[in-house]
Amino acid sequence: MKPTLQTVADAVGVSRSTVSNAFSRPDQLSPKLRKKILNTARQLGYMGPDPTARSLRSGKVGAIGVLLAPAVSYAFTDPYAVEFMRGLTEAAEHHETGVLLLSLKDDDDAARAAIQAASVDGFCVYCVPGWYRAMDEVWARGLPIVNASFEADDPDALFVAVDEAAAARMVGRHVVALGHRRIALIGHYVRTDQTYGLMSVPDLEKVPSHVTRERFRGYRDAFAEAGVDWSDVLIVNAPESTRTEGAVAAAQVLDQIPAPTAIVAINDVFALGALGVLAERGLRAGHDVSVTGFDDIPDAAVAQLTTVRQSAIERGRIAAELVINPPSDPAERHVVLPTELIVRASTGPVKEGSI
Amino acid sequence: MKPTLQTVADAVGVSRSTVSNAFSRPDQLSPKLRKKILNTARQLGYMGPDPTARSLRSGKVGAIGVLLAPAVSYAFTDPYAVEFMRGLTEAAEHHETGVLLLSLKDDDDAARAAIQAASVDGFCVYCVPGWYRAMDEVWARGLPIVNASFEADDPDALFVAVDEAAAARMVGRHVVALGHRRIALIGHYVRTDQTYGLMSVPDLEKVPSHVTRERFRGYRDAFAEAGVDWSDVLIVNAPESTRTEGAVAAAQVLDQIPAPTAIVAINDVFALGALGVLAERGLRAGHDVSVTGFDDIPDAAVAQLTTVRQSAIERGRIAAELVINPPSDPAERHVVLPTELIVRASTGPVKEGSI
DNA sequence: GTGTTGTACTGTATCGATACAGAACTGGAT
DNA sequence: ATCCAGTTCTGTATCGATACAGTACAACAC
Repeated sequence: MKPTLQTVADAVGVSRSTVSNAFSRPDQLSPKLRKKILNTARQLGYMGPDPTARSLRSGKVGAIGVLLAPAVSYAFTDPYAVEFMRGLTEAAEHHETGVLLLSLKDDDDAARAAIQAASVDGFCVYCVPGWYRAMDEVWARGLPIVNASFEADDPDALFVAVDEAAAARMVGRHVVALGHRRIALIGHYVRTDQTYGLMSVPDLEKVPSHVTRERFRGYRDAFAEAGVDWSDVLIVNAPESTRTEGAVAAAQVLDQIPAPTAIVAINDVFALGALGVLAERGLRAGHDVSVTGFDDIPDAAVAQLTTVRQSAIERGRIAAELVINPPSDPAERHVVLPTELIVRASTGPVKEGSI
Repeated sequence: MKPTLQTVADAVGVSRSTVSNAFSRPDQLSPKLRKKILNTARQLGYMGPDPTARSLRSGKVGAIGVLLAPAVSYAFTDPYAVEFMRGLTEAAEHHETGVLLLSLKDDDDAARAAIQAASVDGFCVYCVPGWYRAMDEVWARGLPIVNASFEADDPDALFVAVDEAAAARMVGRHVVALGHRRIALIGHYVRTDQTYGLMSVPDLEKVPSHVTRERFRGYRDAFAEAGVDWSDVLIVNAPESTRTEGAVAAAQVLDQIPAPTAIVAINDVFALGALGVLAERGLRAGHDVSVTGFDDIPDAAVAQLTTVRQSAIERGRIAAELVINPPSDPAERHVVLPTELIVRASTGPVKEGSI
């Protein structure tokens, strides 16, 4: 039989409450008695209050859940996600809070059950597309939710993000300023209907992913300023955020006639895939074809990729802070982080008669 | 006021137990009544049993804790750890079990408190040195523990590992078979006293890290077979598992006179750092100096590094299986995974008069 | 002697569910 | 009519702790 508070209380000859105080509220009893209780507890093999029972009574769990749309392993694979998780876990540690990894996977019943069963004080929604139905379950829990991946549709949600459109506009302006007019975009979650490859995107409002939508908006506006019509931009939708898929998408646009002189990828991973294709084909990035990314993951510097820097660590850190200690002031509940255009060798002036 | 089982029970006019069964044991009541209960619950905004209360009563939490000795962010940084976490989380998902990240950080009171407060059904000890005092707290919880990082001192522990010594012996034999006699070892956690740099390790038993100890033992035995005395082997202790520290360590041994013709690193990360130094100094790996690693992380193939392949994903997967469903048969409680020597271009025959 | 203040501890109600034993039906065989 | 087995539902005890109001008693002021 496992010892409980009562066991210890009986052994010492005090009440259960006093033993509880000895462990959790040292200022509520004399040091002498406290010491005696703690000693007896140790002798009996009682190792402190049961976390589950404590949680039930106190209403606090001491953990936050991180929701990931793809398999949980995504958090350990995608470089930007890894950075984000680092910031988040470091901040959580600081608040003596655990981090529970939760996958929404197929958005099925199992996912919903997992959300309902998760013992957490709040949720951090990281890379979950807004249309996931399991999100209803998340809201239903009535816990604080911090949104670090898509638009705060609900004003109650905590929110940490960057101004995606403004950042993308910087990239777009940089590209057209270099003289590029035949431009290809590699996107992600451009359509809900799971179709991939080349497509036209006449109506941005229908793009399901907030991030893709806003970045596309930024690119479009910048292109428009230079007189490049949105309908003349090549758009390709890639299914998964991997270099391989980025490479496939880049190959597709490069095979078009006329081929684009600039490839604007919606993230660094795709851009790195594109750089790989250029190398294979003997094309020089920044000379023959310019390539841009987004995120500035560590490998971007190595590959000399022009991109947008946004601190994933900082974003993760703030996400954790917000959900662990939700500010009541509405102004503090929405945090927008700065971004910076990092120009490297992967972009350069358009070459006359290139390709 | 948040609705509870009782609220729903009163509304429908059945007992609390029946509502509980409607959610958790559908076979215990008629489909008709179940549907009625579920509908009423939805109307009242009751979203299913409270996870905390359910855990208290049933004694199951539906989550396992992963203990990491350095900051939690280690799990997201070290490539081998990332692979391990992938395997573990995938298996956990499969069992509808959450994964709680826990850091032992400074091995202080906060760490102990975190362990006592963690709502989990079991622990997976990943990269925790055996001497950490917080491990006492872990044992005290009386939960299943799977050991994926150091020797199972306690026969009660579940255990998944590789035969480190045998694997290291393969590497050692490969190196001496190529004719190398002046050999340097880059280790990690070689000593508890936080001293780094060149050192002698006369007594392997005193090496605190199980992994380092066993791998060193394997190298030593292989060297001995070829007549290379252990005391003639250069040994350097690196403080952190990063390429940079590997590079620093490699530079130190290369500055010795006579310089070693082979650098045997205790993991791939250090080996990759060593390869970096060689490149900087204009030395060719596998020609001027041979380099070996351990783990076969993805980048090892890229760098053409000779190393030992052990499946981190498989190890993580099995660790999760063991702790979620601990087998009673002692034979099944200890799993030893196979390893394989992968010979690539970073090793080659010793050059006469090299360096 | 009476009242005030403060510290140290106790007792009961409660958090929200599940386990388990038993009661009340149902339908068919005897 | 009686019995039996099977199904469906109920009632109570319990999981292990914390919240909060309340009691006991010492110290001090007037």
